[in-house]
Amino acid sequence: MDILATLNPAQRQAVETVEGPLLILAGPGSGKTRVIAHRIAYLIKVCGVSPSHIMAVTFTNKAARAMTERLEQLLGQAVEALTSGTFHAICARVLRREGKAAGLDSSFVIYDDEDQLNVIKQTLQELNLDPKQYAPRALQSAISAAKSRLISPKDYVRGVDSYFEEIVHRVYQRYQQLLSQGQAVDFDDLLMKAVQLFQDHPEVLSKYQSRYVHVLVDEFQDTNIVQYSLMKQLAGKYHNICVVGDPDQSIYSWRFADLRNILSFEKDYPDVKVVLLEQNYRSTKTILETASDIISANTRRKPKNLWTENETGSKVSIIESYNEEEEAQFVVNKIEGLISQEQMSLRDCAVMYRVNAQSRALEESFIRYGVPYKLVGGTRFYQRREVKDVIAYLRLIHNPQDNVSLPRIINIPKRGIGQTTLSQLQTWARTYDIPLYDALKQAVEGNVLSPRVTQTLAGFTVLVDRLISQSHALPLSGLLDEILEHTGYGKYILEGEQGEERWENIMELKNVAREYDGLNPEEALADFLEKVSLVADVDELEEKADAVTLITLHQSKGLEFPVVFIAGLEEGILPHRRSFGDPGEMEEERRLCYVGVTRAQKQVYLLRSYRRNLFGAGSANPPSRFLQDISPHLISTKGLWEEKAAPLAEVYGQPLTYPLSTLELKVGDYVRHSKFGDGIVTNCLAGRGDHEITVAFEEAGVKKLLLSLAPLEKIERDYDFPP
DNA sequence: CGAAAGGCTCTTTTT
DNA sequence: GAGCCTTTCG
Repeated sequence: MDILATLNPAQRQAVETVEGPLLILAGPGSGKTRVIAHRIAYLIKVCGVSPSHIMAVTFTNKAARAMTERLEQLLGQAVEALTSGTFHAICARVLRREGKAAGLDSSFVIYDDEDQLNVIKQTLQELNLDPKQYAPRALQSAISAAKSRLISPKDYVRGVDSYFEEIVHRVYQRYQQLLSQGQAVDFDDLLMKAVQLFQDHPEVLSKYQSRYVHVLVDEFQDTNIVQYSLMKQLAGKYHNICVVGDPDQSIYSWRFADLRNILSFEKDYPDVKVVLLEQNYRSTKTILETASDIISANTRRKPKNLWTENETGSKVSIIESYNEEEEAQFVVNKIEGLISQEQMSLRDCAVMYRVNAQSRALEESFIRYGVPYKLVGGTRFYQRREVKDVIAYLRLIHNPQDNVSLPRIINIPKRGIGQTTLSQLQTWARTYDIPLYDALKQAVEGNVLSPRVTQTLAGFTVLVDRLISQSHALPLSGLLDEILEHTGYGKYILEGEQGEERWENIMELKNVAREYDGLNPEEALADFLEKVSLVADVDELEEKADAVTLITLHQSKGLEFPVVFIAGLEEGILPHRRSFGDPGEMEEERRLCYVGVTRAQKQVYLLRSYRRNLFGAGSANPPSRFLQDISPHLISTKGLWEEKAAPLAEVYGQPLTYPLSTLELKVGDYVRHSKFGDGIVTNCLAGRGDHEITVAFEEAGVKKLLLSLAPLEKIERDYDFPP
């Protein structure tokens, strides 16, 4: 098969330019993945480059897999020697192999978000700082920001410019000590330590530089400064560096992705060639135009000229609903219609939203109507309490110095080791600057605690030590069984709330573990722990199952669906209210919307709800400003904008009305509520089919009520409230 | 030590 | 609403 035959001229240029730095600016649906796969195939087949000399970095493991599959299809054979994966996965591999040079044991564990937060809380405690005053989250973010810019605790102190930064410095310093003492790294460390390793050990770097003759980086717009440095280091010898990205799809600046990397790239490699991929193969003309309308309102961007030979297609629907339930109901009804009337299948449809909390109403509706769906994200599998507990046991066995895993499970199930004892042990550990587990053992041996506590602790160490020795002999799934049985954890879960569901999750984890049973036990455990640390939700997304996909806009990047629903196009949701004060963030919200729309091949439904309950509190949000930027000729539904909403029957295709109370109320009227007593109406908010009224009750205070639901009657009073 | 209750805050996105 | 934390009581 001719690798170049099916490519358009721009794509072909991107594939054939194999020497020197190359920047590919690829619009959505422009065949980016295809170009990458073809480029690698071209390198291997036409240029005779060995796959082992190529590194391809992707944003998710799933993208890496997709790319490899495509490549193998093209070549008609497996390509095992190719290095591919996320920056994090690749760095983890490098550090396992070379970490010794940087003082990192090869059995290091990788801490996730929650683990990090635990370490920070512990640090605050040690430093006598009040977590209310210094939010652990904020500190975590500050530390991550520093690491993303390659700033070590030592470097950080030089830039300290405020009291908060002073605190950050102190926390950062101790945090890092605790991590290295426990032979642990966090996500940012994976990248930063790799860069430092290469910096400090030129001989190691040179080995990798010689190996990787060609380096490719996908989703370049979402790389941060560390990743950029790493990429530059690796490509330092041959300069055959190809980066692919789309500034308009940059949606991870909150994770310190830095769009300036694109500018730096052009500056650092003056001989760079730039290829624009502007022909879209994914979407209809209407969808592409809609997307362009939305993104064009961003001022800090380079205009692009996206075009497509695809058909015009149907118009984009803007659907207004009364509340999120109605919104969800519309989605489900519509999908049922698409399936019965337009030969769509469930897997063709995706519902996207800004925040995970929005999935709830949607899920309820899907369940009620019995429509299969798959939820990406939410409470993620590897974040579930029971899964993390079991992993914590495994981590502790693998690395008893793990200062986060030990406190996590030391008293789960309950074995009489409470907060008091734990604190004592932690103080001990800090005093002698030793890992917690060592402190525990010393405390037992030295007999410094009460006999009862000592005995309990001794029992625990025997348990752990036995598991450790078993871990050298048993296959991984067998080790897992041992843990469940001998720690009592299995029983504890089964007898607890939602026991069966939680047990199922553990069995699911065991299924994953079983895949490692063939390896030697040490390696199996290490590989398994690494795998569970570095999986993303999208990685697990099953394409085969016929079900509707529920997914956040962020996670939808890189995917495509014939039909896309975007829920919650309201001020405060999309754009999110946190972006209101910052034009830069607002532009990112817009890009997020753009990413969502450009996922669609055939049809787009933009949903907007008049009322929305999110996080317990209800609110009435105006329609999203992004809707305003879409040219009227692209939209099918008219009039929504001018408050005279389309009647429900029209939206649903079937009559559906809200019970409109016959009670006529206006501001100043007195009412009696069966529970709250008497009060006065202070505000009326008219909705479609219902009214939200605000009542100041004499006793119960100010309440917001829905007229249709509230047990209210109008009363006559000729006097004012008592003073 | 542990269970239960109450209060509090925080609600974005995730490798 | 939920999850986290603190307080209280047995």
